[in-house]
Amino acid sequence: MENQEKASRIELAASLPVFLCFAVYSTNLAFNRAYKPLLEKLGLTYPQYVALVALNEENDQTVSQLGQKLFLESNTLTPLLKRLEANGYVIRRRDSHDERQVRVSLTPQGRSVFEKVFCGCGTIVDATGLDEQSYVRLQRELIELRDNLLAGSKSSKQDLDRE
Amino acid sequence: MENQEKASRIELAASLPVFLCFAVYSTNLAFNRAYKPLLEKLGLTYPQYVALVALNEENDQTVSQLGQKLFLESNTLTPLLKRLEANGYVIRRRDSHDERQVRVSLTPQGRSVFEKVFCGCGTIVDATGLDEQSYVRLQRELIELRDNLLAGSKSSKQDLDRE
DNA sequence: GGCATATAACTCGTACGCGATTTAATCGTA
DNA sequence: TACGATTAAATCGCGTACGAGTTATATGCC
Repeated sequence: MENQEKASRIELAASLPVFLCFAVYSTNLAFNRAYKPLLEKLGLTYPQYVALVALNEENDQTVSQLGQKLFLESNTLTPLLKRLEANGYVIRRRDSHDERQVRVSLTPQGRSVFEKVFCGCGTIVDATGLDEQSYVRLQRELIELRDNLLAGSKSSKQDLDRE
Repeated sequence: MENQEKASRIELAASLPVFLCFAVYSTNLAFNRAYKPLLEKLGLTYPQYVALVALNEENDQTVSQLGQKLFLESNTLTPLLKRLEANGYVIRRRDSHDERQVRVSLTPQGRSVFEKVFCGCGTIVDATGLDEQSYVRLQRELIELRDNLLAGSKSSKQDLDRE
């Protein structure tokens, strides 16, 4: 009775379909494949598109700000943003008040390509087979799960840093 | 009334937290980070661990069989399996009846490392913050979503092949 | 048997993700 | 002001994903 807290609250069989993490992993692969036909016509990858979404929401963000929203760091974002710049979708320039920071802005072509993909999203949303209620609920549950996981890894990371 | 079917059933604002695909994408990043401390001690990556899970469930599978379970193809799996072999966790050998196929088996070390990670999973399962019921439900919903998405991309791919 | 077709795995090039390190700018404090 | 500490971005190396193409084996049909 007293060691109830010690063991994991959920018993798992050692089989793939039973892992929640594998369900998330494979659903992510599936979403990438669903988006691919829509994106590759425009020379975009899925993470690049996500960056455009974040920039459309708020323009002229620093790399760190973008990173916080996308859960990525500069080692991933810098090359990605350079590719978007090479394709004419964003502009990167040093902040004049703090030259350490780089500010990223959408170009008109960037905004237009974002809108094009956004309008084509309906097909994919429909392919989920979810009604609006399930869609929103699933999304909310995932965000909560993600934030729980990130809170867990962050605290264990701080433990390591402290050593 | 009549064109109700034409438009997507779900209206989205153009904001990141609203995309289900981004919820899945970022939750996948979070799961990877949660598993990392457990896996890197053993020199494993998350996809490598998933391959070990599949092999523990059924040993001596071909690359294609593994690929079907993991939703990956040989261009991804071959290098991954070679790394597992280099670390002594699996053995790869040509099928004597059909030399085109490569059969992959767990070594004793592979089985032992799988068990080690599996036993350490409890912490991560707990970090999800989900009770057993929500865990299982979320997982089932994701699998259904994944399979809907894959069915959608597969049919549109066949359309392309037919052209 | 011989040859076109199909199939399984592999190889290659590109783009993430990320740990580790580097470079450059700013801040804090004496 | 000077100088160590901090911070932001960039760079590097490795391991996935995956489209496209290659190689080797098996199959089907004459």
